[in-house]
Amino acid sequence: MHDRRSFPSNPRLLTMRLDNQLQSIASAAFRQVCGTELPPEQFSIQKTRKEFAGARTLVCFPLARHSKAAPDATAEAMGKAMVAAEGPVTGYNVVKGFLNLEIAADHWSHWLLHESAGPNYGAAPRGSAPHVMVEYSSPNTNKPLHLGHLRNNFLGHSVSRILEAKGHTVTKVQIVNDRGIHICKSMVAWRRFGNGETPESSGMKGDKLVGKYYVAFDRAFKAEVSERLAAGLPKEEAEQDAPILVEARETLRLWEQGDPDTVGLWKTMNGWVYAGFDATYATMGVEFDKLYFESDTYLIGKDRVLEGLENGVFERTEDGAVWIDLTGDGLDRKLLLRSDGTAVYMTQDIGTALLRFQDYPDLDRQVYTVGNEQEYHFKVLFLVLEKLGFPQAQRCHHLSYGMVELPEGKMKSREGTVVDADDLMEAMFGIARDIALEAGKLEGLGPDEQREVFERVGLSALKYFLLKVDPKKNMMFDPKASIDFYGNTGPFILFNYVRGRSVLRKATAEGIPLPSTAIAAPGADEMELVGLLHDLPDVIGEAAEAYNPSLVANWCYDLTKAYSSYYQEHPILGADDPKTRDLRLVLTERFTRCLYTGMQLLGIALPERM
RNA sequence: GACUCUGUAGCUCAACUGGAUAGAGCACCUCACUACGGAUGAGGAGGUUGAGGGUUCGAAUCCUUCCAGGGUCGCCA
Repeated sequence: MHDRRSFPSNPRLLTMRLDNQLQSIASAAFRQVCGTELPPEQFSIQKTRKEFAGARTLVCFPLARHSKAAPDATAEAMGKAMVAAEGPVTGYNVVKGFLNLEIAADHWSHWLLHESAGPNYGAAPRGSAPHVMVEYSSPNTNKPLHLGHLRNNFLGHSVSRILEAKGHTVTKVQIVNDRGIHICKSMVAWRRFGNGETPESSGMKGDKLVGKYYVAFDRAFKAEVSERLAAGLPKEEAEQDAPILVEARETLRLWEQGDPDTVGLWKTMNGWVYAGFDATYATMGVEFDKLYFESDTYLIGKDRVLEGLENGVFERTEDGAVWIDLTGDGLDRKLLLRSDGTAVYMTQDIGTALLRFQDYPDLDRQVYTVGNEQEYHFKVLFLVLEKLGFPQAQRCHHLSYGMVELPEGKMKSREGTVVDADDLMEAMFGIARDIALEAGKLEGLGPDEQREVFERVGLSALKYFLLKVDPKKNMMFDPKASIDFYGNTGPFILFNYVRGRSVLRKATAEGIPLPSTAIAAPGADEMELVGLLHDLPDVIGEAAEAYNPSLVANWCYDLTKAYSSYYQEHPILGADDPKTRDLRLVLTERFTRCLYTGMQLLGIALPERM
């Protein structure tokens, strides 16, 4: 379903981009007009707004200071000089200090034919940028994945692909929270109430089964507490000494001692969970290169903290706890080891990070896809890593994202309003199926092919909905809107892709080859589409820089809207003359290809039919 | 309380990082087309960008003071 090897090297990227060319020309023109030397970066080039003639605009206000003339006069002189220079500028007009530049039509047709071609347009050569590790998902092993995990996984997975397109080698990982009292709770409940139930015997997914016993523990615990309260025990005692909780703590103690029975059950139940998660990840279309387990890393973290203690990075208080004082960096004191010597969350994360740098010595940085409620934690973590002597720590990044809210209120697991990931995806597939069957779209396809279409369409709706919003913002997940397949949605984009592909197939069937020379020059009607196609490399660059897939998502939508509108107004194969037809055919081909690239960066697979 | 993020059309989101008249979709109203795939396209209406002040040629964007909301401030993870 997903092609991981999509971005081999592309030497053509070395070609100078239009905006850079224009900056150079502007710099030379400015020297000529004013006798002042300004570096090309100082010239601000932007796309010209639709209501004005021209394709690119030079903002001349900042130049007025150096030219000692009014912005309009400066713009006028610059326009004249830039047209006179060798290059793509053929005309200009000045509006209130904005110099609108007209670009030669053959520049665009050349660009269309030769620079935008091929499956790798927009991507940097593989391995041309440093090795990055991206962590995402990182679930607890006692609860099935929910809506929040979907945003997390889609984000992390998409950012990985964007970084790959930017030339980075990317290693995708997750840290599995497989250790601690919460796991023991599920184990205790299963021993008490399970009667040997397994995923096979019950027909339940493993993660759901274990989750069921986690809930069962909680119910039994509450029952015991109210019984004990009724018997007259004080609240604290009723809770802390409830037999089932005592048993869970004892189980944790046995686990840490390596008791074979306890460890055996722990392995078995975790195995069920992993099998369940794997099924969910497969449905989601995400994958990982390597898994890290907290049960493997917390001891490493402990060792390194003790080492740091010897080196004076950390300090020990009288009760034996280990702290770091970050008040000098504007943060607080932070605990690293409890007074009884056991590890805390931070200790584990230090161990995990160091193990990763050890596993991959060429690692330039790590990206952590984790909710924004942990911003402080990661600020501290990166600072601690830096103080432990890891220069990469300065480049590590917390890809922080906001909560997914439901219309009825906040989505929090303890309030019981979680939306299960498997259920939600299955519901999306069902809706996609209903719509397609009602429209009679999939006649002639076998059941397996149909199922694949439903999955791609349904998943595109979900992924696109979650990825089009700026990650740092809290977002509203409206189930009703997400199942609406009109407007700014994944299915709308898919539909136009399929339509474009259909035109290309028809061209092939009619024996019309994809043109490689002599097409009509794009005119005003084509320029919006051409401009958007031209933007792709910049969009990828910005998205990589900001770790922000929403930039790619919105670009995909803009591109699709432009094509959809163009398609409506202009017959492709039925064009009046062959050169115009060829131009439209090339545009259609570039549209489908660039859209494929963009959607692939979002982790969204495109169908050929729908 | 301290720190931090957010606030844009009735709703959900944009705005090339300081640029021109703040743009899309949904919902609402009007219209077009035998339609290369109608899961369509075009248009209308809808805004004091939470409020005030400041910086400058120019502010949704930067500074500042308020207001509202989220998050964090555990020897939880």
